[in-house]
Amino acid sequence: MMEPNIALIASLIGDQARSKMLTALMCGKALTATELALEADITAQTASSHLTKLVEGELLVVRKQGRHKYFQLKDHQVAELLEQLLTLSAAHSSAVSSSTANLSTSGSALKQSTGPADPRLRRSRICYDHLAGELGVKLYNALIQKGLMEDLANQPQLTEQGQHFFQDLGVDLNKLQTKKRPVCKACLDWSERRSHLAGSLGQWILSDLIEKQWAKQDMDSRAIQFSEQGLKQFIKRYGLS
Amino acid sequence: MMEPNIALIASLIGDQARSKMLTALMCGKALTATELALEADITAQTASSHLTKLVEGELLVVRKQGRHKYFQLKDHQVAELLEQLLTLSAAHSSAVSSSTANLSTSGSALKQSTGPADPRLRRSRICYDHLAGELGVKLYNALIQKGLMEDLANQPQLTEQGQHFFQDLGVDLNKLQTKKRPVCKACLDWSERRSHLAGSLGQWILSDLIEKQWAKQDMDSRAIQFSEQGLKQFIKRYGLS
DNA sequence: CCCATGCTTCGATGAGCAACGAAGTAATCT
DNA sequence: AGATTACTTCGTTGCTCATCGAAGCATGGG
Repeated sequence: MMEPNIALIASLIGDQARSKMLTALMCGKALTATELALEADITAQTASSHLTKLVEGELLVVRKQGRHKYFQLKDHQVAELLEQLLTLSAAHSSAVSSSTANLSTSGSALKQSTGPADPRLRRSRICYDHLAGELGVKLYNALIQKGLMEDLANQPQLTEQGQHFFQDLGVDLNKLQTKKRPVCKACLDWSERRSHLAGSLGQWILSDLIEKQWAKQDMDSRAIQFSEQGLKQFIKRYGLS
Repeated sequence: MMEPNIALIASLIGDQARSKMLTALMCGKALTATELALEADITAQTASSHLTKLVEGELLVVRKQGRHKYFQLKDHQVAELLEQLLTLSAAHSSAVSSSTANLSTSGSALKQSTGPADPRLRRSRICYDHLAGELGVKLYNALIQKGLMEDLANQPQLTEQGQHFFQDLGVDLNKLQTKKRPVCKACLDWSERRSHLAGSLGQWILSDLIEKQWAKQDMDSRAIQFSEQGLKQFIKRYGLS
């Protein structure tokens, strides 16, 4: 066993079309080949070849269902890798923008980097299986504020109080703990540059939101749409400011 | 702000030559352009162009010193990204090996994937700033075995006993905690497929090893060479089996 | 059973880019 | 100062690979 070949996997991600597909799949849903082709702005043939490569590279798994082929990220590890890349890329592109904004006279560069985010995505979006964006960050802070969670150098942990809080909400913490992933995990938000809550608890909170119909997943983006009522309930429950 | 462009950074890593340089830099040291050219098996001209790209992409930082140019990974975030890639790649290449080993008649494929690792690297190597390989994994397990650390779903934490243990060794835990990174962190070992200890405590343990001259860093690889005496002391101190 | 839909295979095209030789700049040594 | 070492710039070459049109192969609906 030599040093593993990073370049192979990295080059799989390092293509515009493929990276668009992968980020689209960060919504956690399984998407069909044509949906992904649309997302990446390429024809079906091209998409097909890309997708086989991604499956061979074990970044995606595929399930056939009738005449449809559903693709999704292989596992958490892949999702986490993509998250890290998103964060690094966000940091970089904004750094570039600030240094080139003065020089560049073309409007396009400005629009891309310094323009406001797609407001819906920035507000609240899905990050593989948990809530990200402004609301995700606020949730994280509120949990700490209320003494339900402690952040020890980006390794969040539920306090005793927090454990009771979630148990009272009907969460089976033991069940969450048996999974291989941590219950609480800090995930760096690329738009906010601050932590939001990942981990199995982060997943539970999101799925609970959806189940209660306080919010629903946007059909064709990673945005999460809160209903007016749902947002109020959410804010009240977790004590967001 | 659009979705950040993952492809840009990923394609930087997704080149054989550049990825070799980056993994070489996982030793934590700053290396010169020529050293990196050697590592990647390319001429100085080619290396130069690659290195400027990596610096522009903010994966590396550079320091000029006389006629030398020292490159190193920009920060922990980059190192962690590479670690994740290493792990994924290792998992993948071994998966491929097991599926192709039967079919492939060429010896080279076998040698690459199922052959034993470079024994020195496999035994103990540096992973940016902490100890990895067999010994790294054994250290991790020993700490848990002795009740000095708990592993809650891959989020390790020092126990009360562990805090005393390290304080008695002269570690200033408060100082370690003030840094932005966690004190204890599980880092998946690509050769062993099990956790070894990263985080600021992992860093301390390694630097302590070097300082005490129980081991020294290999000059031209990521291997860590223990002296016979040093290994004994190390095993005794942390109670490895 | 035919047609629409979803996906794949094949072949051709073209662009991007890694690589190197050669020549240039800059710092260091003797 | 001249020689050596370290790195960069330039221009050329050649290969890889993304892309798409066209045609092929499944699946499902009417």
